[in-house]
Amino acid sequence: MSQPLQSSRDKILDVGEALFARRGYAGVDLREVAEQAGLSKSSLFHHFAGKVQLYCEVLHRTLERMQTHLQPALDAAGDVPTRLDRWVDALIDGLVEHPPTARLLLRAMVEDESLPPGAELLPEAKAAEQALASTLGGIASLIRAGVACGELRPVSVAHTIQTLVGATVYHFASGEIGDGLLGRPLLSAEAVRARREEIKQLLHGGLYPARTAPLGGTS
Amino acid sequence: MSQPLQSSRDKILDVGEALFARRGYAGVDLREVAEQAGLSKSSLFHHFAGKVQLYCEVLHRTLERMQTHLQPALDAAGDVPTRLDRWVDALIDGLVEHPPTARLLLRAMVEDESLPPGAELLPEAKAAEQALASTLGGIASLIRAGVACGELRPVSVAHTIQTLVGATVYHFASGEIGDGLLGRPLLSAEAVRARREEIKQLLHGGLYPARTAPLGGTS
DNA sequence: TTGACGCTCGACCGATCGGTCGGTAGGGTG
DNA sequence: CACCCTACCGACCGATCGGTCGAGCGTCAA
Repeated sequence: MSQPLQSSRDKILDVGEALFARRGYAGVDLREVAEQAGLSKSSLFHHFAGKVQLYCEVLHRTLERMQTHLQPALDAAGDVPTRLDRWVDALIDGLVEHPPTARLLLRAMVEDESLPPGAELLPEAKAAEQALASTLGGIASLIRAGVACGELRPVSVAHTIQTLVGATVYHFASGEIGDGLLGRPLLSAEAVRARREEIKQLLHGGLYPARTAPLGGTS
Repeated sequence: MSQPLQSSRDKILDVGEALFARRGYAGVDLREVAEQAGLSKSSLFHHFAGKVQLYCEVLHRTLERMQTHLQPALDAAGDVPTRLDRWVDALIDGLVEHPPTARLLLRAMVEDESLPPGAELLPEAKAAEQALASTLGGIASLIRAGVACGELRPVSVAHTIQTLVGATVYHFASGEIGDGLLGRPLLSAEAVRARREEIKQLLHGGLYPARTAPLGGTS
Protein backbone atom coordinates (compact mmCIF):
# COMPACT_ATOMS: atom_id res chain seq x y z
CA MET A 1 0.00 0.00 0.00
CA SER A 2 1.62 3.13 1.31
CA GLN A 3 5.30 3.83 1.41
CA PRO A 4 6.78 2.41 4.58
CA LEU A 5 6.98 5.12 7.21
CA GLN A 6 10.39 3.80 8.17
CA SER A 7 13.23 2.19 6.28
CA SER A 8 13.77 -1.48 7.04
CA ARG A 9 17.12 -0.62 8.50
CA ASP A 10 15.64 1.82 10.98
CA LYS A 11 12.91 -0.60 11.87
CA ILE A 12 15.51 -3.26 12.62
CA LEU A 13 17.42 -0.82 14.80
CA ASP A 14 14.28 0.07 16.71
CA VAL A 15 13.33 -3.52 17.33
CA GLY A 16 16.89 -4.41 18.19
CA GLU A 17 17.09 -1.57 20.68
CA ALA A 18 13.96 -2.71 22.45
CA LEU A 19 15.00 -6.35 22.56
CA PHE A 20 18.64 -5.80 23.54
CA ALA A 21 17.41 -3.54 26.34
CA ARG A 22 14.97 -6.15 27.60
CA ARG A 23 16.88 -9.38 27.16
CA GLY A 24 20.53 -8.44 26.77
CA TYR A 25 22.90 -9.33 23.99
CA ALA A 26 23.04 -13.07 24.57
CA GLY A 27 19.32 -13.27 25.23
CA VAL A 28 18.23 -11.84 21.89
CA ASP A 29 17.28 -14.20 19.07
CA LEU A 30 17.76 -12.69 15.64
CA ARG A 31 14.67 -14.54 14.45
CA GLU A 32 12.61 -12.51 16.88
CA VAL A 33 14.23 -9.30 15.71
CA ALA A 34 13.41 -10.20 12.13
CA GLU A 35 9.85 -11.14 12.97
CA GLN A 36 9.10 -7.94 14.88
CA ALA A 37 10.69 -5.93 12.11
CA GLY A 38 8.45 -7.63 9.55
CA LEU A 39 11.33 -9.27 7.70
CA SER A 40 12.91 -12.65 7.32
CA LYS A 41 16.04 -13.42 9.25
CA SER A 42 18.09 -13.54 6.08
CA SER A 43 17.19 -9.95 5.35
CA LEU A 44 18.81 -8.84 8.58
CA PHE A 45 22.15 -9.87 7.20
CA HIS A 46 21.57 -7.70 4.16
CA HIS A 47 21.47 -4.61 6.36
CA PHE A 48 23.94 -5.64 9.09
CA ALA A 49 27.02 -7.81 8.93
CA GLY A 50 26.03 -9.80 12.01
CA LYS A 51 24.60 -9.74 15.49
CA VAL A 52 27.51 -7.90 17.05
CA GLN A 53 27.42 -5.16 14.43
CA LEU A 54 23.69 -4.74 14.91
CA TYR A 55 24.14 -4.48 18.65
CA CYS A 56 26.96 -1.98 18.35
CA GLU A 57 25.00 0.16 15.91
CA VAL A 58 22.01 0.16 18.22
CA LEU A 59 24.26 1.23 21.06
CA HIS A 60 25.96 3.86 18.96
CA ARG A 61 22.69 5.35 17.81
CA THR A 62 21.44 5.56 21.39
CA LEU A 63 24.64 7.14 22.70
CA GLU A 64 24.73 9.65 19.84
CA ARG A 65 21.14 10.62 20.47
CA MET A 66 21.88 11.13 24.14
CA GLN A 67 24.99 13.14 23.38
CA THR A 68 23.20 15.56 21.05
CA HIS A 69 20.36 15.77 23.54
CA LEU A 70 22.67 16.65 26.42
CA GLN A 71 25.07 19.02 24.71
CA PRO A 72 22.80 22.12 24.74
CA ALA A 73 22.65 21.98 28.53
CA LEU A 74 26.42 22.22 28.71
CA ASP A 75 26.57 25.07 26.19
CA ALA A 76 23.84 27.09 27.84
CA ALA A 77 24.50 30.31 29.66
CA GLY A 78 24.43 30.53 33.41
CA ASP A 79 26.49 29.34 36.33
CA VAL A 80 27.55 25.74 36.80
CA PRO A 81 24.73 24.68 39.13
CA THR A 82 22.20 25.97 36.63
CA ARG A 83 23.79 24.16 33.73
CA LEU A 84 24.17 21.00 35.79
CA ASP A 85 20.50 21.14 36.70
CA ARG A 86 19.62 21.48 33.05
CA TRP A 87 21.92 18.63 32.16
CA VAL A 88 20.22 16.36 34.68
CA ASP A 89 16.83 17.42 33.41
CA ALA A 90 17.89 16.72 29.82
CA LEU A 91 19.26 13.34 30.86
CA ILE A 92 16.01 12.40 32.55
CA ASP A 93 14.08 13.71 29.55
CA GLY A 94 16.09 11.47 27.27
CA LEU A 95 15.63 8.42 29.45
CA VAL A 96 11.89 9.00 29.77
CA GLU A 97 11.18 9.89 26.14
CA HIS A 98 12.97 6.77 25.00
CA PRO A 99 12.32 4.10 27.62
CA PRO A 100 14.68 1.37 26.37
CA THR A 101 17.64 3.70 26.76
CA ALA A 102 18.23 3.28 30.47
CA ARG A 103 18.35 -0.49 30.39
CA LEU A 104 20.36 -0.56 27.21
CA LEU A 105 23.02 1.71 28.68
CA LEU A 106 23.07 -0.04 32.03
CA ARG A 107 23.47 -3.39 30.33
CA ALA A 108 26.14 -2.06 28.01
CA MET A 109 28.27 -1.06 30.98
CA VAL A 110 28.10 -4.56 32.31
CA GLU A 111 27.78 -6.68 29.24
CA ASP A 112 31.09 -6.21 27.49
CA GLU A 113 32.23 -9.58 28.74
CA SER A 114 29.35 -11.41 27.13
CA LEU A 115 30.14 -10.01 23.70
CA PRO A 116 32.17 -12.22 21.37
CA PRO A 117 35.91 -11.67 21.77
CA GLY A 118 37.36 -8.89 19.69
CA ALA A 119 34.06 -7.08 19.41
CA GLU A 120 35.53 -3.92 20.90
CA LEU A 121 37.67 -3.28 17.83
CA LEU A 122 34.73 -3.18 15.45
CA PRO A 123 34.26 0.25 13.87
CA GLU A 124 30.69 0.42 15.16
CA ALA A 125 31.92 -0.33 18.66
CA LYS A 126 34.60 2.33 18.49
CA ALA A 127 32.05 4.88 17.32
CA ALA A 128 29.82 3.99 20.25
CA GLU A 129 32.67 4.24 22.69
CA GLN A 130 33.61 7.62 21.28
CA ALA A 131 30.08 8.93 21.69
CA LEU A 132 30.12 7.80 25.31
CA ALA A 133 33.51 9.38 25.90
CA SER A 134 32.22 12.62 24.44
CA THR A 135 29.24 12.67 26.76
CA LEU A 136 31.28 11.80 29.81
CA GLY A 137 33.92 14.33 28.84
CA GLY A 138 31.31 17.05 28.56
CA ILE A 139 29.83 16.59 31.98
CA ALA A 140 33.30 16.08 33.46
CA SER A 141 34.40 19.44 32.09
CA LEU A 142 31.38 21.13 33.57
CA ILE A 143 31.96 19.65 37.00
CA ARG A 144 35.65 20.39 36.86
CA ALA A 145 34.94 23.98 35.92
CA GLY A 146 32.43 24.26 38.73
CA VAL A 147 34.91 23.01 41.28
CA ALA A 148 37.63 25.28 39.92
CA CYS A 149 35.54 28.43 40.20
CA GLY A 150 34.05 27.48 43.53
CA GLU A 151 30.49 27.04 42.33
CA LEU A 152 30.71 23.40 43.34
CA ARG A 153 32.21 21.82 46.41
CA PRO A 154 35.64 20.26 45.95
CA VAL A 155 34.12 16.94 44.92
CA SER A 156 35.72 14.18 42.93
CA VAL A 157 34.71 14.61 39.29
CA ALA A 158 34.63 10.90 38.59
CA HIS A 159 32.64 10.01 41.68
CA THR A 160 30.16 12.78 41.04
CA ILE A 161 29.53 11.50 37.54
CA GLN A 162 29.06 8.02 38.91
CA THR A 163 26.55 9.31 41.41
CA LEU A 164 24.65 11.26 38.77
CA VAL A 165 24.49 8.29 36.43
CA GLY A 166 23.49 6.01 39.25
CA ALA A 167 20.74 8.37 40.33
CA THR A 168 19.28 8.59 36.82
CA VAL A 169 20.22 5.73 34.51
CA TYR A 170 20.07 3.11 37.23
CA HIS A 171 16.80 4.47 38.57
CA PHE A 172 15.00 4.41 35.24
CA ALA A 173 16.41 0.98 34.45
CA SER A 174 15.32 -0.58 37.71
CA GLY A 175 12.08 -1.89 36.27
CA GLU A 176 9.87 -3.90 38.55
CA ILE A 177 12.00 -3.23 41.62
CA GLY A 178 11.60 0.48 41.03
CA ASP A 179 7.91 0.15 40.31
CA GLY A 180 7.42 -1.80 43.51
CA LEU A 181 9.46 0.60 45.61
CA LEU A 182 7.63 3.64 44.29
CA GLY A 183 4.23 1.99 44.25
CA ARG A 184 3.65 3.27 40.74
CA PRO A 185 5.20 2.90 37.28
CA LEU A 186 8.69 4.39 37.05
CA LEU A 187 7.69 6.32 33.96
CA SER A 188 4.45 7.73 35.30
CA ALA A 189 4.39 11.51 35.18
CA GLU A 190 4.18 11.72 38.94
CA ALA A 191 7.13 9.38 39.51
CA VAL A 192 9.28 11.24 36.98
CA ARG A 193 8.44 14.58 38.54
CA ALA A 194 9.27 13.21 41.98
CA ARG A 195 12.58 11.82 40.74
CA ARG A 196 13.60 15.17 39.31
CA GLU A 197 12.80 16.84 42.60
CA GLU A 198 14.63 14.31 44.74
CA ILE A 199 17.78 14.62 42.66
CA LYS A 200 17.63 18.39 42.66
CA GLN A 201 17.17 18.27 46.39
CA LEU A 202 20.25 16.11 46.70
CA LEU A 203 22.32 18.29 44.42
CA HIS A 204 21.41 21.59 45.97
CA GLY A 205 21.88 20.31 49.46
CA GLY A 206 24.81 18.02 48.99
CA LEU A 207 26.73 19.01 45.98
CA TYR A 208 26.50 22.77 45.80
CA PRO A 209 28.11 25.02 48.42
CA ALA A 210 26.20 25.33 51.64
CA ARG A 211 23.26 27.66 51.56
CA THR A 212 21.25 29.03 54.41
CA ALA A 213 17.85 28.30 52.89
CA PRO A 214 16.96 24.66 53.44
CA LEU A 215 15.65 24.01 49.96
CA GLY A 216 12.91 26.47 49.18
CA GLY A 217 12.14 26.86 45.49
CA THR A 218 13.33 30.12 43.99
CA SER A 219 10.45 30.32 41.54
CA MET B 1 44.45 -36.63 48.03
CA SER B 2 43.16 -34.28 50.68
CA GLN B 3 39.56 -33.72 51.54
CA PRO B 4 38.04 -31.09 49.28
CA LEU B 5 38.02 -27.75 51.05
CA GLN B 6 34.59 -27.12 49.64
CA SER B 7 31.64 -29.29 48.80
CA SER B 8 30.92 -29.69 45.11
CA ARG B 9 27.67 -27.90 45.62
CA ASP B 10 29.32 -24.85 47.12
CA LYS B 11 31.97 -24.86 44.44
CA ILE B 12 29.28 -24.85 41.76
CA LEU B 13 27.53 -21.97 43.48
CA ASP B 14 30.76 -19.99 43.64
CA VAL B 15 31.57 -20.56 39.99
CA GLY B 16 28.00 -19.85 38.99
CA GLU B 17 27.99 -16.62 40.94
CA ALA B 18 31.11 -15.40 39.19
CA LEU B 19 29.92 -16.37 35.73
CA PHE B 20 26.33 -15.14 36.08
CA ALA B 21 27.73 -11.84 37.30
CA ARG B 22 30.10 -11.53 34.36
CA ARG B 23 28.02 -12.87 31.50
CA GLY B 24 24.43 -12.79 32.63
CA TYR B 25 21.95 -15.63 32.71
CA ALA B 26 21.66 -16.23 28.98
CA GLY B 27 25.39 -15.80 28.46
CA VAL B 28 26.44 -18.57 30.82
CA ASP B 29 27.22 -22.02 29.44
CA LEU B 30 26.71 -24.79 31.97
CA ARG B 31 29.69 -26.60 30.45
CA GLU B 32 31.90 -23.74 31.57
CA VAL B 33 30.38 -23.80 35.04
CA ALA B 34 31.09 -27.51 35.27
CA GLU B 35 34.63 -27.13 33.98
CA GLN B 36 35.54 -24.36 36.41
CA ALA B 37 33.98 -26.32 39.22
CA GLY B 38 36.09 -29.35 38.34
CA LEU B 39 33.11 -31.49 37.43
CA SER B 40 31.37 -32.83 34.39
CA LYS B 41 28.26 -31.11 33.18
CA SER B 42 26.14 -34.10 34.11
CA SER B 43 27.17 -33.75 37.73
CA LEU B 44 25.66 -30.28 37.86
CA PHE B 45 22.24 -31.80 37.41
CA HIS B 46 22.79 -34.04 40.39
CA HIS B 47 23.09 -30.97 42.64
CA PHE B 48 20.66 -28.62 40.89
CA ALA B 49 17.50 -29.33 38.97
CA GLY B 50 18.47 -27.05 36.09
CA LYS B 51 19.98 -23.78 35.02
CA VAL B 52 17.19 -21.61 36.38
CA GLN B 53 17.33 -23.26 39.79
CA LEU B 54 21.10 -22.82 39.93
CA TYR B 55 20.75 -19.16 39.02
CA CYS B 56 18.04 -18.57 41.60
CA GLU B 57 20.02 -20.29 44.32
CA VAL B 58 23.07 -18.22 43.49
CA LEU B 59 20.96 -15.11 43.69
CA HIS B 60 19.32 -16.22 46.91
CA ARG B 61 22.61 -16.99 48.58
CA THR B 62 23.97 -13.58 47.62
CA LEU B 63 20.89 -11.72 48.81
CA GLU B 64 20.83 -13.66 52.08
CA ARG B 65 24.48 -12.93 52.70
CA MET B 66 23.86 -9.25 52.07
CA GLN B 67 20.83 -9.21 54.32
CA THR B 68 22.66 -10.75 57.28
CA HIS B 69 25.59 -8.46 56.63
CA LEU B 70 23.41 -5.34 56.64
CA GLN B 71 21.08 -6.15 59.51
CA PRO B 72 23.49 -5.26 62.37
CA ALA B 73 23.77 -1.72 61.04
CA LEU B 74 20.02 -1.30 61.35
CA ASP B 75 19.91 -2.81 64.84
CA ALA B 76 22.80 -0.75 66.15
CA ALA B 77 22.36 2.02 68.67
CA GLY B 78 22.56 5.65 67.71
CA ASP B 79 20.54 8.15 65.78
CA VAL B 80 19.33 7.54 62.25
CA PRO B 81 22.16 9.30 60.42
CA THR B 82 24.67 7.20 62.32
CA ARG B 83 22.90 3.97 61.55
CA LEU B 84 22.45 4.97 57.93
CA ASP B 85 26.15 5.71 57.66
CA ARG B 86 26.92 2.29 59.08
CA TRP B 87 24.45 0.69 56.72
CA VAL B 88 26.12 2.30 53.72
CA ASP B 89 29.52 1.25 55.01
CA ALA B 90 28.31 -2.30 55.49
CA LEU B 91 26.82 -2.30 52.00
CA ILE B 92 30.09 -1.12 50.49
CA ASP B 93 31.96 -3.67 52.59
CA GLY B 94 29.78 -6.42 51.24
CA LEU B 95 30.18 -5.32 47.65
CA VAL B 96 33.94 -5.00 47.97
CA GLU B 97 34.56 -8.20 49.92
CA HIS B 98 32.60 -10.16 47.37
CA PRO B 99 33.21 -8.52 44.00
CA PRO B 100 30.69 -10.43 41.86
CA THR B 101 27.85 -9.21 44.06
CA ALA B 102 27.36 -5.78 42.53
CA ARG B 103 27.07 -7.02 38.97
CA LEU B 104 24.95 -9.98 39.96
CA LEU B 105 22.46 -7.76 41.75
CA LEU B 106 22.43 -5.11 39.05
CA ARG B 107 21.83 -7.75 36.40
CA ALA B 108 19.15 -9.45 38.47
CA MET B 109 17.15 -6.22 38.56
CA VAL B 110 17.20 -6.04 34.82
CA GLU B 111 17.31 -9.64 33.76
CA ASP B 112 13.98 -10.99 34.83
CA GLU B 113 12.72 -10.81 31.26
CA SER B 114 15.50 -13.03 29.95
CA LEU B 115 14.65 -15.82 32.38
CA PRO B 116 12.46 -18.62 31.09
CA PRO B 117 8.76 -17.94 31.60
CA GLY B 118 7.38 -19.02 34.94
CA ALA B 119 10.76 -18.84 36.65
CA GLU B 120 9.46 -16.40 39.22
CA LEU B 121 7.26 -19.02 40.85
CA LEU B 122 10.13 -21.38 41.60
CA PRO B 123 10.70 -21.83 45.34
CA GLU B 124 14.33 -20.69 44.98
CA ALA B 125 13.16 -17.56 43.21
CA LYS B 126 10.60 -16.79 45.88
CA ALA B 127 13.22 -17.21 48.58
CA ALA B 128 15.50 -14.80 46.76
CA GLU B 129 12.73 -12.28 46.34
CA GLN B 130 11.91 -12.52 50.01
CA ALA B 131 15.50 -11.88 51.02
CA LEU B 132 15.52 -8.79 48.81
CA ALA B 133 12.24 -7.60 50.25
CA SER B 134 13.61 -8.04 53.75
CA THR B 135 16.68 -5.95 52.98
CA LEU B 136 14.69 -3.23 51.27
CA GLY B 137 12.14 -3.25 54.07
CA GLY B 138 14.87 -2.80 56.64
CA ILE B 139 16.45 0.25 55.09
CA ALA B 140 13.02 1.64 54.28
CA SER B 141 12.01 1.44 57.93
CA LEU B 142 15.16 3.23 58.98
CA ILE B 143 14.63 6.05 56.52
CA ARG B 144 10.97 6.32 57.40
CA ALA B 145 11.83 6.50 61.09
CA GLY B 146 14.44 9.14 60.39
CA VAL B 147 11.98 11.30 58.51
CA ALA B 148 9.33 10.82 61.17
CA CYS B 149 11.58 11.96 64.02
CA GLY B 150 13.14 14.77 62.03
CA GLU B 151 16.63 13.34 61.86
CA LEU B 152 16.27 13.17 58.10
CA ARG B 153 14.82 15.69 55.70
CA PRO B 154 11.29 14.91 54.49
CA VAL B 155 12.61 12.86 51.60
CA SER B 156 10.82 10.17 49.64
CA VAL B 157 11.74 6.82 51.14
CA ALA B 158 11.62 5.00 47.82
CA HIS B 159 13.66 7.58 45.95
CA THR B 160 16.24 7.70 48.69
CA ILE B 161 16.68 3.95 48.54
CA GLN B 162 17.05 4.16 44.79
CA THR B 163 19.71 6.82 45.16
CA LEU B 164 21.60 4.83 47.77
CA VAL B 165 21.54 1.69 45.66
CA GLY B 166 22.54 3.61 42.58
CA ALA B 167 25.41 5.25 44.41
CA THR B 168 26.76 1.92 45.65
CA VAL B 169 25.63 -1.11 43.68
CA TYR B 170 25.75 0.66 40.35
CA HIS B 171 29.11 2.18 41.12
CA PHE B 172 30.81 -1.08 42.03
CA ALA B 173 29.22 -2.81 39.06
CA SER B 174 30.34 -0.25 36.53
CA GLY B 175 33.48 -2.15 35.63
CA GLU B 176 35.65 -0.69 32.94
CA ILE B 177 33.64 2.52 32.71
CA GLY B 178 34.20 3.09 36.40
CA ASP B 179 37.86 2.13 36.18
CA GLY B 180 38.36 4.55 33.32
CA LEU B 181 36.51 7.35 35.03
CA LEU B 182 38.42 6.95 38.26
CA GLY B 183 41.74 6.26 36.58
CA ARG B 184 42.25 3.28 38.87
CA PRO B 185 40.59 -0.04 39.63
CA LEU B 186 37.17 0.35 41.23
CA LEU B 187 38.14 -2.04 44.00
CA SER B 188 41.50 -0.49 44.81
CA ALA B 189 41.71 0.55 48.43
CA GLU B 190 42.05 4.20 47.48
CA ALA B 191 39.03 4.16 45.17
CA VAL B 192 36.88 2.42 47.78
CA ARG B 193 37.94 4.89 50.45
CA ALA B 194 37.15 7.78 48.12
CA ARG B 195 33.75 6.32 47.29
CA ARG B 196 32.83 6.04 50.95
CA GLU B 197 33.83 9.62 51.52
CA GLU B 198 31.95 10.96 48.51
CA ILE B 199 28.75 9.23 49.54
CA LYS B 200 29.07 10.39 53.13
CA GLN B 201 29.67 13.89 51.85
CA LEU B 202 26.52 13.65 49.79
CA LEU B 203 24.46 12.26 52.63
CA HIS B 204 25.58 14.70 55.29
CA GLY B 205 25.24 17.66 53.00
CA GLY B 206 22.22 16.71 51.03
CA LEU B 207 20.19 14.22 52.92
CA TYR B 208 20.57 15.16 56.54
CA PRO B 209 19.21 18.41 57.91
CA ALA B 210 21.33 21.46 57.20
CA ARG B 211 24.38 21.89 59.36
CA THR B 212 26.64 24.82 59.70
CA ALA B 213 29.90 22.91 59.46
CA PRO B 214 30.74 22.18 55.82
CA LEU B 215 31.82 18.59 56.32
CA GLY B 216 34.90 18.56 58.49
CA GLY B 217 35.84 15.18 59.91
CA THR B 218 35.14 14.86 63.62
CA SER B 219 38.21 12.71 64.22
C1' DT C 1 28.81 -60.76 50.56
C1' DT C 2 25.21 -58.15 49.49
C1' DG C 3 22.60 -54.18 48.58
C1' DA C 4 21.53 -49.37 48.77
C1' DC C 5 23.02 -44.76 48.21
C1' DG C 6 25.73 -40.53 47.01
C1' DC C 7 28.35 -38.78 43.54
C1' DT C 8 30.51 -38.84 39.27
C1' DC C 9 31.00 -39.62 34.36
C1' DG C 10 30.75 -40.13 28.92
C1' DA C 11 27.62 -40.54 25.39
C1' DC C 12 23.85 -38.92 23.52
C1' DC C 13 19.45 -36.08 22.18
C1' DG C 14 16.35 -32.52 20.35
C1' DA C 15 16.07 -27.70 20.06
C1' DT C 16 17.86 -23.55 18.92
C1' DC C 17 21.43 -20.54 17.79
C1' DG C 18 24.06 -17.28 14.28
C1' DG C 19 25.12 -17.35 9.75
C1' DT C 20 25.31 -18.91 4.54
C1' DC C 21 23.51 -19.91 0.13
C1' DG C 22 21.14 -19.63 -4.21
C1' DG C 23 17.57 -17.50 -6.07
C1' DT C 24 13.86 -14.02 -7.15
C1' DA C 25 11.02 -9.74 -7.86
C1' DG C 26 11.27 -5.01 -9.07
C1' DG C 27 13.28 -0.71 -10.56
C1' DG C 28 16.42 1.91 -13.07
C1' DT C 29 19.81 2.50 -17.07
C1' DG C 30 22.14 1.60 -21.61
C1' DC D 1 16.14 -5.98 -24.76
C1' DA D 2 20.18 -7.08 -21.56
C1' DC D 3 22.31 -5.72 -17.50
C1' DC D 4 22.81 -4.58 -12.86
C1' DC D 5 21.70 -3.38 -8.20
C1' DT D 6 18.92 -3.29 -3.99
C1' DA D 7 15.96 -5.67 -1.12
C1' DC D 8 14.08 -9.67 0.12
C1' DC D 9 13.17 -14.73 0.90
C1' DG D 10 13.13 -20.10 2.08
C1' DA D 11 16.08 -23.73 2.81
C1' DC D 12 19.78 -25.19 4.83
C1' DC D 13 24.28 -25.78 7.79
C1' DG D 14 27.46 -26.52 11.64
C1' DA D 15 27.89 -25.37 16.28
C1' DT D 16 26.24 -25.06 20.66
C1' DC D 17 22.76 -25.05 23.98
C1' DG D 18 20.18 -27.29 28.24
C1' DG D 19 19.02 -31.58 29.62
C1' DT D 20 18.67 -37.03 29.80
C1' DC D 21 20.27 -41.66 30.41
C1' DG D 22 22.62 -45.60 32.05
C1' DA D 23 26.54 -47.13 34.10
C1' DG D 24 30.62 -47.02 37.19
C1' DC D 25 32.61 -45.98 41.51
C1' DG D 26 33.41 -45.83 46.57
C1' DT D 27 31.35 -46.09 51.25
C1' DC D 28 28.72 -47.83 54.78
C1' DA D 29 25.30 -50.75 57.09
C1' DA D 30 23.23 -55.17 57.41
